[in-house]
Amino acid sequence: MLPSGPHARVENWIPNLPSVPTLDDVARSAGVSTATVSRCLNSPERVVEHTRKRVMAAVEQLGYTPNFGARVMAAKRTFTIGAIIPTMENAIFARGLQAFQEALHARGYTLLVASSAYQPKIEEEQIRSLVARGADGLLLIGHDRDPAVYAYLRARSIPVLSAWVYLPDCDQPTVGFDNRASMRALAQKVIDFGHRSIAMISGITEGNDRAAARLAGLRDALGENGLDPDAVPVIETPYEIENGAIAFQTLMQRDMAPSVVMCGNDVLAVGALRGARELGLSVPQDVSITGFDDIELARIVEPQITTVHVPHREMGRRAAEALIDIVEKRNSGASVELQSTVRMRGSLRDLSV
Amino acid sequence: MLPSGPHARVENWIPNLPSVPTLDDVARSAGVSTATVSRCLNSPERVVEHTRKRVMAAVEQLGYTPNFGARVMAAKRTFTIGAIIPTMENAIFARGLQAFQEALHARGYTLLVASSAYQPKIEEEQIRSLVARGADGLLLIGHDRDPAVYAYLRARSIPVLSAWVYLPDCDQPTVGFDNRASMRALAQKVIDFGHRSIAMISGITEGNDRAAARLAGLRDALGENGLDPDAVPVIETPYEIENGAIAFQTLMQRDMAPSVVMCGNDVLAVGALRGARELGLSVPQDVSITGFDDIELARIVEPQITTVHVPHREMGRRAAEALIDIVEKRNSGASVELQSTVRMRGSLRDLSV
DNA sequence: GATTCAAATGTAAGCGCTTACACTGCGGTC
DNA sequence: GACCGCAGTGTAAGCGCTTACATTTGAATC
Repeated sequence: MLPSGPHARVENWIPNLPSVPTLDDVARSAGVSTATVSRCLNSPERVVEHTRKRVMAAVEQLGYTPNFGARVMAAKRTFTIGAIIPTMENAIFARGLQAFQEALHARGYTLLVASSAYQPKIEEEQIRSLVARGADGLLLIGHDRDPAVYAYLRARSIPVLSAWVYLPDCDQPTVGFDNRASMRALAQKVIDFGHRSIAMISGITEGNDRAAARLAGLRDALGENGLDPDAVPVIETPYEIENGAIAFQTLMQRDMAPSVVMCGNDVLAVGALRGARELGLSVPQDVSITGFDDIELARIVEPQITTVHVPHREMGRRAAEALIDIVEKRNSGASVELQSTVRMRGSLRDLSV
Repeated sequence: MLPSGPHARVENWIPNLPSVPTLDDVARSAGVSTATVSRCLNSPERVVEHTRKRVMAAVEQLGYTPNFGARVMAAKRTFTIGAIIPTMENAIFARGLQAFQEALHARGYTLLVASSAYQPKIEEEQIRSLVARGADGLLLIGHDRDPAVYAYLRARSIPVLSAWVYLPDCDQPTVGFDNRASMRALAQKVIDFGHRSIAMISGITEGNDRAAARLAGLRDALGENGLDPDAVPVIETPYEIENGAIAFQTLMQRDMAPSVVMCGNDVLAVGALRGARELGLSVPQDVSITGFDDIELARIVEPQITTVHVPHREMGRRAAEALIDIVEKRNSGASVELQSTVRMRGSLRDLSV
């Protein structure tokens, strides 16, 4: 090699050669050709045991690790999947991404991560960046984005999967749940409990189809129960606890204070709860609050929050599997629907009893 | 597929040519050599304007994007940084990683993520995987690991940065805070408040120098105040809310129930709080609880938790900057110490009044 | 013992890019 | 007018790997 290996001292003579072992070094050391070494690594069954053992020993002894760039060039595959999420700071994405990464790893893939801070412009830039890096496939959150993005990806034959939404009729595969139906189901419970004066604190719906679907789900339920879908007071605000508190107080100080404030996610709901506490209102006696997502927070506050449970970990895992299946051409990508379930807890009062 | 995407029909004509333009195509189209095109892209000032414009037009017109793998091979740089964290599910890592990624992106780097689930074996495997993928540098959490790992990295000249710890005497750069001193400071407050019967719920210390340092910090404070450092009851348990609750109950049911239970992090503290509630004990009247990290959870529970505030976001950002500086050889990597601060809140009772 | 044909292994051609080095041509200089 | 230096450009050698194809090996068959 310039002898390499764990005990190589070469760099003492030639300062600029840290002498990382290459396939060639392994081949020489094991007394075989590079092709055989490559086969040992990529399709071991094609090499007879006796040789394979010798090669593996050399690999071990030299501390050889294949060079990624070279491998990519020769094989046209990176075994890398890119994911772009709004932010890791929201527990639902952190959890989903964690599961996604674990599943990827189990299948021999590595995760490239970027975040968009909920901004379409940044997201597009990140998509290009991950594609340029050779991501074999891409995980995106939601599906509502500029068609040009999908065209770009299609032109480069990069499979994309949208998660956190379930859109059976969409031409891209999705892995998620029906945000709209989930919120409708929760709202139905709320209405069943006798609530008629309902307000909502929603996430920003522009460019966020999940938030928009949840709001739509509430309106669906209202309409189905003879209530006016357009009369519901809605405040849109970014997903931050503090914003939930502020929005809650704004809603409660209107002429007709609602009997329940439904929130676009648990973070906002926890904020609303804090807002209620600050106003001296007790939950659920004076006002009810609901959330969405069922993150840990929802069960930690007092009272615990009635919310919609979403299997985030499973979503991450299934997304990884579905995406790899497409990348490896095992199928063309059917969407996967996961079930969400309403979790009744203390923050919602039953007015009908 | 080959070409995927619903509208790709190309494979009907020329099965193996999805025809992604290469440097060569651009060169031919612009009537220059590949070297000139490459220079236009990498060091434009070395090409005369007239030529450059022609080349850029060709790039634009063909929709050329450089091939990452090839570039890596030839240039030996990936502009990719790898990070291996225990898990994204802990808010402190999610937050730090988010900031890390943002800072990386601002400098033109992309983040490769892997997680170890607190298991050294998995971590080592992930390190190899990220190195193989050509990460220009690596972010690791804590510094306590097999020397062979550092030898491996050194042999490959991969810069490593340890975060979440501050070790000025270490031969690797670190960006973090002094876990031991931080816990000592908190324990001192606890002792100042008149507590003498102290117990601790610690994270698993094996292979986790942060957890070990926190425990050591408590012992330091005890020793300095004439209390027996070895008499303190300690339960080690993984960082999960449920475990905190269980450990808390175990501690309280001993002969000498402590007046305060100090926890290795806020997650355990929240669990302890729940454990107290289940036992019918009120905090801080019957027993005090402290945490560590100051995650959102700590301010959401009732009472709010006395804890040590750690600037996770800043840590992520500074780590990114320091690591890139090393990668780009702007310096050889001085450690950065961040300040943690004790946050006094309702969960700790002052017995001295 | 000669022949056959898998199985095992080797040979070598790229993959698309960067960059050291070679070349070209032009405006000074002597 | 021969020579120099230099900016601008071209030539071509790899980078480390995978893989199509060529070659060797050896067990099985006749």
